[in-house]
Amino acid sequence: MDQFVSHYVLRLDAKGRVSVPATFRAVLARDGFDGLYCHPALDRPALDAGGNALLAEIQALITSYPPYSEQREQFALSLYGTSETLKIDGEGRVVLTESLKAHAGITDAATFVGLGHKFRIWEPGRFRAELAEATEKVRAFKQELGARMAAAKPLGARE
Amino acid sequence: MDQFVSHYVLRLDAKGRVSVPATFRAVLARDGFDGLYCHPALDRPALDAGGNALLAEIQALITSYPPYSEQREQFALSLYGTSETLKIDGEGRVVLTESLKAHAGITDAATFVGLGHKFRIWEPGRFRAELAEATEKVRAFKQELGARMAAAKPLGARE
DNA sequence: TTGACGACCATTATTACCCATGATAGCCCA
DNA sequence: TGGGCTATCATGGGTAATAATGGTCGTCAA
Repeated sequence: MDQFVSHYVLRLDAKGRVSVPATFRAVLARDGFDGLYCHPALDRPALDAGGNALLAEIQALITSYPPYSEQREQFALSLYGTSETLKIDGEGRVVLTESLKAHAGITDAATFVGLGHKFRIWEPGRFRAELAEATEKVRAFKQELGARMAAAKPLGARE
Repeated sequence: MDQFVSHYVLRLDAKGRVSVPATFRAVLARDGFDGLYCHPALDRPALDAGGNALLAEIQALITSYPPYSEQREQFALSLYGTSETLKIDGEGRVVLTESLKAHAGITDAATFVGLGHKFRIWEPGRFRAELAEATEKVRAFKQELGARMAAAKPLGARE
């Protein structure tokens, strides 16, 4: 598997260390990134994290704007400027910086959520709320989807 | 990592020395540049700094204008003319010149901000304001960002 | 001779590295 | 199929290394 999937709740110890889930570490190792690239999510109280795949995505976004353009400078500042490359110790743990923890509201536990090419780190309570909301939206969307499909292929039509 | 990321606030001592963040020094060492290339940012009260990658960018900008053209002369003057190559001492510190400090308004502390191929040095208070503003604008761009990302890498594609 | 600067040395707090333990899940063999 | 056995994982703590910072002492130049 070369994608981040599933979610895990892990505790921070007295020294502020959290284990990165072993399955995620395996994906990072395959990705070839030494450490953990991590930055505050743009529009939610969570952290985006990953390896080269995430870094490449960010780099692609920034270089899609012309050099010296105002937008490029702003993206570079708010993405690179707030990023951290965290070291992973021999036991697979990282220490989140104060500013990262503050952005996500993380204190003594963190939820790691796989999103394919990257994963997200949440304060567990906030994640539950976010998940409930997302589930609700998906449910509504599925009904709409069902209606669309029914309109396109009425009465069990076969292809 | 061969890019400058994250940001750090460091203090100047009584002799005007500031430590260059260790992670930045590591990038400079990999880049192969001995010392720190530094010049006032063109349109901001901050300093641009880096190694060979920054030097190459500047050279590319200048040579993109025809020789003897007005723009070329002006860019060459305002970039090369105001640049300094600062020595890094055994403990990884540099001494900013008076004119560099004056341009950025730096007195007793400096914020070092990674921007990928180079980094920027700010007076900490001004940096906070700049970051807040950039983050705000980037957030406002969220829709365009989503569209571009989807176009560049549909459905979480990996390279 | 004073002042600026460079080469060293010192201190402290943080960080990285190492080893230890408990729990769990997968595995093998009867 | 059930019962250990073992490998792996999350977690806890101690210690060495490193980073940031502060200071001292010559030396060269104005």
